[in-house]
Parts: sequence; structure tokens; C-alpha cells
Amino acid sequence: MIGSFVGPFLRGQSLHSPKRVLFLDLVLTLFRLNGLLIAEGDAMTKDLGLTHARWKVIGAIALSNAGLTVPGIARVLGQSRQAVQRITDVMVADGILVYTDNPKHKRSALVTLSEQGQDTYTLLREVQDPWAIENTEDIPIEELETTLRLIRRLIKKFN
Amino acid sequence: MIGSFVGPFLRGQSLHSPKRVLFLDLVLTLFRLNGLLIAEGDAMTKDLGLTHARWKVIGAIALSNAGLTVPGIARVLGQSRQAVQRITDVMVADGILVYTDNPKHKRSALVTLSEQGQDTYTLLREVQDPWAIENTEDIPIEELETTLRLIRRLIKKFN
DNA sequence: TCAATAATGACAATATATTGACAAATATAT
DNA sequence: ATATATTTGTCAATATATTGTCATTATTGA
Repeated sequence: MIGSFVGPFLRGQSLHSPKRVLFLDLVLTLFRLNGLLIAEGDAMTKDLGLTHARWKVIGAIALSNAGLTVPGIARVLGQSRQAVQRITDVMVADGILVYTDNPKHKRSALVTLSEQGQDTYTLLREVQDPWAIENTEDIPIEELETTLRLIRRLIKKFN
Repeated sequence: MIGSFVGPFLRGQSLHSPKRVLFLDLVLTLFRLNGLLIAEGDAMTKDLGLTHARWKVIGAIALSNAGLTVPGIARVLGQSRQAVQRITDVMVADGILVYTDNPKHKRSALVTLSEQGQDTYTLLREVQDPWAIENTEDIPIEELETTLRLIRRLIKKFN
């Protein structure tokens, strides 16, 4: 019974097209890597008092050129804005983040690093940079670019 | 101050090496895609009474050649075995999964699809296959292969 | 074989995330 | 301009996931 379905999207492709299998395999593999990356980050930041909910937010802010709002961070991280709001509220209370005036929106503040937050980010970079360099040492830059482009392409589809 | 650190891992590479930036960018992008994929799957399986915690388990079992135990599923999904144990217990109670004897381990059962579970999987395939084909239509198979190989390579590093 | 190490199930506490709802602010289209 | 749709903050309920612990089972290495 499995595999007997032929729907309107097939457009002549075999249901057992290698691309289909490849893609489903990729999805499962991405879930796994996601978990491992979180574990890597947590291990890396253990001494900094960070959790993945926290260093993800810091990373998102740091990598953004313009400022980010709470929903903006949520979009970058692929999470609900409520989850991000929760952790940013805590981080503001802890003095790591600051809500600053957003000229483009009356209610939706920009989330920025406090002085303490910038210090934390400096410490984060001190472990993150060597980690990033170490783990890409044997990977050709072309493959990284191809992968990033493909991931972005998928994100565009699912947005 | 940021960027002034030069540690033992650099091995002659610039701290601002494009690979480093590319990689950190990739990591953030993977987090985002992870969230979008979960949203895609949830939307896709809404009518089947599945949640991402559930269809992930079903997908992991379906894509495995040999049988999988609870910790095995957890490894494939990059999650804690306790989280998987929780959801498989519920799914067994719901009649979707069955714990079957594991010849290789006295206590750690193999998790398999019940008859109802196989029916559910058939329905899942009926939406998942067209989805997979549709979303890879414009993507060259070589890029999918390169990406999957790179993701696997990273997984191996972090295992 | 046998001691040491790792993996597993079970339970509990906690953290994180989603979903739904509603009012206020913003963006969009006409 | 103005009506409509979307976005956002907030609160609450619920789902999902991690972490820690301990006894039991498997695996590994000497």
C-alpha cells in the first residue's frame, strides 16, 4: 500500500526518486545536527552561565546588522515569539540585555546587549571562534557555501 | 576587544576567516530551518492527529533498516532518551507503537509500528512524499548530496 | 573469567517551547 | 484617508525537552 499514492505534485517524477529519499534523509539528519549543535553550545558555554535559550538570543543579536525586536529574534531562531519574550525578559532582569527605544515601532523595543552582555559575548567569542575554525578546518569553503545557500533556499520556501 | 583573542586552535588562520563567519551563519540558519521544518511537519500532519514529537518518532522508525530502541531513536533525533521515552510510552498507550522483544538486549525493547501505526504512516507518506518532491524540484541532486554529506560530517565531529 | 565502564529504564524536578486568546499598534491596499 | 489585515505584547494553559539520580543490564578490556 505504501508508495501507491500518486498525487498532483508528482509531475512525472517517480515516487522513489532519489531526490525524495535524499531530502527526507536530510531532514532527519538536520534534526539530529540541531540537537548536537545545542549540546555543543551548552558544553562550550557551561562556564559562562549560559543556556542554549540564552546564547541563541545573544548570537542572533550579535549577528544582526540592524537591531532586532523580540519577534525578529524569534524569526531568526525559528521559534515562537512568546518563547523568546520569556527568555529576554529574564535576561533583561539579569542585566545581560536591555530593551531600547525602537524608532520604527512604538511598542516593540529593540533588544540589545548591556555592557555586561557585551562582556559575556566577548567571552562567548573566545570559545566560539576557535570552535568554529576547528570544525571547518577540513571542509572546503565551496561546500559550506553550497550548503548555506541550499538551507537558505529551503527557508525561503517555508517562510 | 572583540576579535582580539588568538587561541591555540587558530593554526595560522585569521580570526575573521570567511569560513568561520560562514559556519556561524550556517549554524544560526540551521536553527531557523529546524523550526520551520517542525512547523511544516505539524501543518502537514494536522489532520492525522500527529504532533512533531510523534511524527519524528514515526519517521525515525520508518527510515531505519534495523529496529530501533528508545535510546536509538533519541540518538537519531538528537534528543534525550527520556524525552523519546515519554512520547513512545504515550504512543504505545494510544496503540500507534508496540514494544517488541529485542534479541540483543533483555530490557531495551525495539520500538515498532503497530498495525494502526502503519496505517498512520501510510497517511503520513501520502502528504510527505509530494511535499518532499515539490520542495526539491528546483534543487540539483548534487547540491542535496553535498549538503547531506556536510551535515553528516559535522554530526560525526559532534558525536 | 571478571572487574570496570557504559548504556538503559524509571522517576522527579526544572527549563524551554508551543498554542490560543485578546487588545493595541502597525502595515497594506484601495 | 480609511477600512482591513497583520504584527506585537501579554497572560494562561499545556506540551515538550533537559538534567540529575539510581538501580539494572550490557559491553569492554585486562
